[in-house]
Amino acid sequence: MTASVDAGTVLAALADPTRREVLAAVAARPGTATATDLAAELPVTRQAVAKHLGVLEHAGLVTSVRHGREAHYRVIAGSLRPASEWIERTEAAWGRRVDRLQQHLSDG
Amino acid sequence: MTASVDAGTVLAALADPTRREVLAAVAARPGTATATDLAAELPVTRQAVAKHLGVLEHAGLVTSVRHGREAHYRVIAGSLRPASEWIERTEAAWGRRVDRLQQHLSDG
DNA sequence: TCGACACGCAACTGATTGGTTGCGCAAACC
DNA sequence: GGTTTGCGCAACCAATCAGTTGCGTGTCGA
Repeated sequence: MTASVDAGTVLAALADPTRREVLAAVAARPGTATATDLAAELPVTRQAVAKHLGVLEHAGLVTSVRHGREAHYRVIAGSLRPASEWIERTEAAWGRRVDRLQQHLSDG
Repeated sequence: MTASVDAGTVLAALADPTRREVLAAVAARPGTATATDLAAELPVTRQAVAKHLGVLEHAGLVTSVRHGREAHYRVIAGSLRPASEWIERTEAAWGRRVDRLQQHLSDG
């Protein structure tokens, strides 16, 4: 389970400001949150929130549980890992490159 | 100098796959790279690469030095910090939320 | 000096996307 | 049982964006 999602998908999901707000709003709620709840405290409609929640769920950042006629969303702990791992790997690669560059400069 | 850029801008810059490829290609080059260089090893035109480089530069991830008629691009070490910091802060907030949720559940 | 090369700017196109409104359906409530 | 409420789906709109082509300009080398 928690089949870790592609880093690109996570990064793309985090790219939109409103979507980050939705994500933060879900996380800020004690317990769970519905799209209607979140739309009440955000400057967009319920459908817009629902779309963002769909993207976030597809990126593995939130999960939903249908409870009667309500869909309750909750943040998935550790789901940002793919993104942070990508950043770590990238920075590590840059580090190696800088090493080579330093050596290159001190050589020449 | 290196006025640390908004995390949103960095995340948005990292959202596009091709742009990440361009970034990786710049980092992979020993020394510096020009848009023409990068276009030779990527499946897009020079102008597309140039646009991506513009976005990356605006996000503070690369810097360019005009050298005669050539524009040499180079990765800026540590420039991914805003993004990784945002992720850290967000995960920390989730942690606090999970704590509250655990307490809430054990209380109720 | 003249041709070749590298770049930047501008215009245009097609696809994606964030957002809205409207509707239909199922669940909850009286 | 009928009304309300919450959700999902679909259509649609405007804006953004990735990508292209074309062109003008400046710089390098012969």
